Amino acid sequence: MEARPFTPMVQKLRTAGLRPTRQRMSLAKLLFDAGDRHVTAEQLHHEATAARVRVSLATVYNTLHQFTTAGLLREVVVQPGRSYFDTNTTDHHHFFIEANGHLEDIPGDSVAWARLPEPPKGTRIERVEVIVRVTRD
Amino acid sequence: MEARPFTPMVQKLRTAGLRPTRQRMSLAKLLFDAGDRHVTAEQLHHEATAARVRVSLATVYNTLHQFTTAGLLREVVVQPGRSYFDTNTTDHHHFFIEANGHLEDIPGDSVAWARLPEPPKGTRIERVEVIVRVTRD
DNA sequence: GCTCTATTTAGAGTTTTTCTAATCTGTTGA
DNA sequence: TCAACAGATTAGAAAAACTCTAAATAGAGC
Ligand SMILES: [Mn+2]
Ligand SMILES: [Mn+2]
Ligand SMILES: [Zn+2]
Ligand SMILES: [Zn+2]
Repeated sequence: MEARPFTPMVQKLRTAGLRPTRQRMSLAKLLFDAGDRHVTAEQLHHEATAARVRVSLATVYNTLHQFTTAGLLREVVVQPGRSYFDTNTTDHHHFFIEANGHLEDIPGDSVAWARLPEPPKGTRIERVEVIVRVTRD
Repeated sequence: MEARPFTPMVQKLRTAGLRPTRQRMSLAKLLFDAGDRHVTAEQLHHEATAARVRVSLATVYNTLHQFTTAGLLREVVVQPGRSYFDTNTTDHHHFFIEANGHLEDIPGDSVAWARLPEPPKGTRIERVEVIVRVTRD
């Protein structure tokens, strides 16, 4: 049985110019092996600790930002003083349940515009983000 | 010439159950006498200082939150670790120019949906927020 | 004016995130 | 195989934004 030295995640990291270290591989596993997720740095750090992965909070922050820059994650800001990192990097939007701070994906094609304004002079649209704030009734 | 003891702003504050103190009146003047604005607490505190209005940063935060609760302001979150307070409380959206952290209003009727998803079971839509992120080209 | 309560404030505290600089580790290639 | 080097990790300090506490101050009603 031959060894398989290049798993897909190792490839992804190398492509992004990031060494596949123990810490980055463990965090990638936690992030990407469980479907679409929205996590904060602290949450991920707790998960790592619970999974007996020793990694510092500084490394969790570094890794989340490096993954975001590499396009493996997307940062979502909906609450003052708290960043979520989204493993779904496709074009999509969010429900935000203010009561418990949960984000839920809205597929990109579930939203369609009948009218959108022109961007200000000298600028171009980077991304249109829709946040649907909902409350429990 | 008769005195005019009840200016509209005094009325607004009283209606909100807030005493029209020197600090609140001064901040209200800075906020509402200059058209639609998007300010952070620190910005407003600097403006007050520049205008020789002595007010603590704690009071600026208290006042911004009280005004928001009273419906005189709206809080806008587009950047990690920083809240904007918006003097435009009508139904509208925002351009966000990431380069310099500026917000620009999009009138509510400049955006129209052809399709919007149903909210998750057991919730109802509170508000739909559109943030159009733009870059200088 | 007196009294009562709301408000303000300085300064300490909290929370989230970033920085620093020392140590460690993955990679390369001799 | 291993030395050398650059990249990565880390603990702990620091920064940034915001909140809290408790003492002082000031509107409001009488
Ligand atoms: Mn967090
Ligand atoms: Mn600020
Ligand atoms: Zn998402
Ligand atoms: Zn606005």
